[in-house]
Amino acid sequence: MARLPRECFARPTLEVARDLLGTRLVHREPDGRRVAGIIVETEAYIGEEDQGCHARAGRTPRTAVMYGPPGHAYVYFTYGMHWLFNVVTEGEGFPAAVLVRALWPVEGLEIMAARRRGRPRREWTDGPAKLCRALGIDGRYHGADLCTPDADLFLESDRTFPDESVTIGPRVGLNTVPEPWKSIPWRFRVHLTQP
DNA sequence: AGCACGATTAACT
DNA sequence: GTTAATCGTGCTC
Repeated sequence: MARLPRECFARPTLEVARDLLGTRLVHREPDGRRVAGIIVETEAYIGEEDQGCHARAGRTPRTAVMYGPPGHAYVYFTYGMHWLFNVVTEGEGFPAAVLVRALWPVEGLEIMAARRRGRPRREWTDGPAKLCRALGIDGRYHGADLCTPDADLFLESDRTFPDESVTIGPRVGLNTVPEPWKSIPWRFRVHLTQP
């Protein structure tokens, strides 16, 4: 499968968020083994105006990566214990990203099982922090370029989901964010179960 | 320097 | 349904 080139991410963030459904997020472990899943849920975070986006505070050390070129990883730490993975979108200078919220596990199942020990397979990667744990994504990848041939974290084309299988709705977890940003339908989710 | 809180999760009642 | 865990970040003093 072909790695997604930078042009895929240098587009309007809502298009990227929709089109990432069905692509494969791959982490090549230090020992060369692959751990990967099919993306089935994403959210868009778009610009300083978006009061749900971290870039609402402007350019800070934390958000600088979102202002950089597309196709890089924006990985941040929250609640004192969780890492969340995003892909930077749009053009350099405009802060936006797509949060990957859920995957179907497809490669490296034993590695995921070990990292998510004691939990059923269904719960290995069904949340944005869970999938980072399962794939071994953490702050080391913050700012990493996902589009170079030697990248250890990258996306591959895999399958496409028809619009009928995609549910669009409000983003999750923005409890104190003002309207319209709290309810704006920038979440994309595949509602099929894994074949 | 201090503080409130978060793009969450797991373990409760 | 509720809540503790746990700390970096951004804002106020």
